[in-house]
Amino acid sequence: MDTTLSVGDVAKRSGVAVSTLHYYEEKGLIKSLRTLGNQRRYHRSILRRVAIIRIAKQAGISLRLIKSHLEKFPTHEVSPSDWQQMSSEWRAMLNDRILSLTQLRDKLDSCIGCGCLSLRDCPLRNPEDKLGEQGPGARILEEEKQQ
Amino acid sequence: MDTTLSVGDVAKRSGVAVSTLHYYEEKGLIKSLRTLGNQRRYHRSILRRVAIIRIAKQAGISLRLIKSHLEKFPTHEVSPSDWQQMSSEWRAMLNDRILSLTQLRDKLDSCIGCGCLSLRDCPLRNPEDKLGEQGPGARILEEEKQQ
DNA sequence: CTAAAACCTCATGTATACTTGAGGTCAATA
DNA sequence: TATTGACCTCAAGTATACATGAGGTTTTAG
Repeated sequence: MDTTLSVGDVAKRSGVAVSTLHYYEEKGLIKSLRTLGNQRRYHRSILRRVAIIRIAKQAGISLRLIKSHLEKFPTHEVSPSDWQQMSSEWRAMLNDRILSLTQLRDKLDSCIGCGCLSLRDCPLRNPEDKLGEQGPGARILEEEKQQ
Repeated sequence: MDTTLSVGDVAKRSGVAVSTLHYYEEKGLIKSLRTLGNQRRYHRSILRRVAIIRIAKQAGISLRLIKSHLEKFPTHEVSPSDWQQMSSEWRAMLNDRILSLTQLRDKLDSCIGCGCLSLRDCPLRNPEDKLGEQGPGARILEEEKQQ
């Protein structure tokens, strides 16, 4: 009886598919040892690592970004203090996402019924104001009215 | 001088690429009339429609869902009251997204340093409790400790 | 009227995050 | 030991949301 886990074990215990574990390994998010017969074997810490990946995904963080965060802990084993650091970084990202969605919702509230949706004037449009400098032709509703 | 708009016009005025307009048309989100020479011509109301699509996308709503919302207004022209109805529906969706992100963030807060991440016990894991019934083997940290 | 700019369709490419299947090997059990 | 289930690699498929390019046509400006 081994203390290591096979892919199947990890799949069952973590709730992700075997193919997903293969994929994560291919993308460099997890690593495995191999038996002489070339089968994957994992340390039990893989479960925590996979759990972290899933939580981050749920929060809308891309695998690329998750990978870069996990790479700060090259030991592959993420300690509680590492987890603390990561979760505080992700909390900041979550706050950003929450803030932008909240702002969008509030703009939606303030724009209800106004129907302007002007590239130049409407707070819902063109958040970067990139096109605001393009001169004339930005007012949508007014032009619709002109006809 | 025509009151209709070509794809190029719409692209410039709405800030999306011509290829995107083609794509939206292919997916049934927008429609066009054609000249005798088969070129697309749009009513000016297309600008509002495209604006709505972009705003919804920005809010994280998929094209499929946007399409289904827009299909309730088969006239292709979305009136301010239609817009009002849609924006209230989307506000509800935004509220849902905001709520789930906020809950995730709060769980993150409450879990900081605990490091449990147990499939069975941790509030961050397995939100559906799908695997919670799988019997033993759900406690990650405890098993890690056991070694 | 002619030439350039804009347009057309259709196929293919890009990125993300996986899943599925083929063809073959390894390992645990009866 | 034999067989079955689990595992391996590699290729291709799926879905979303577009961008790019080829090869050809239409529109517009001078």
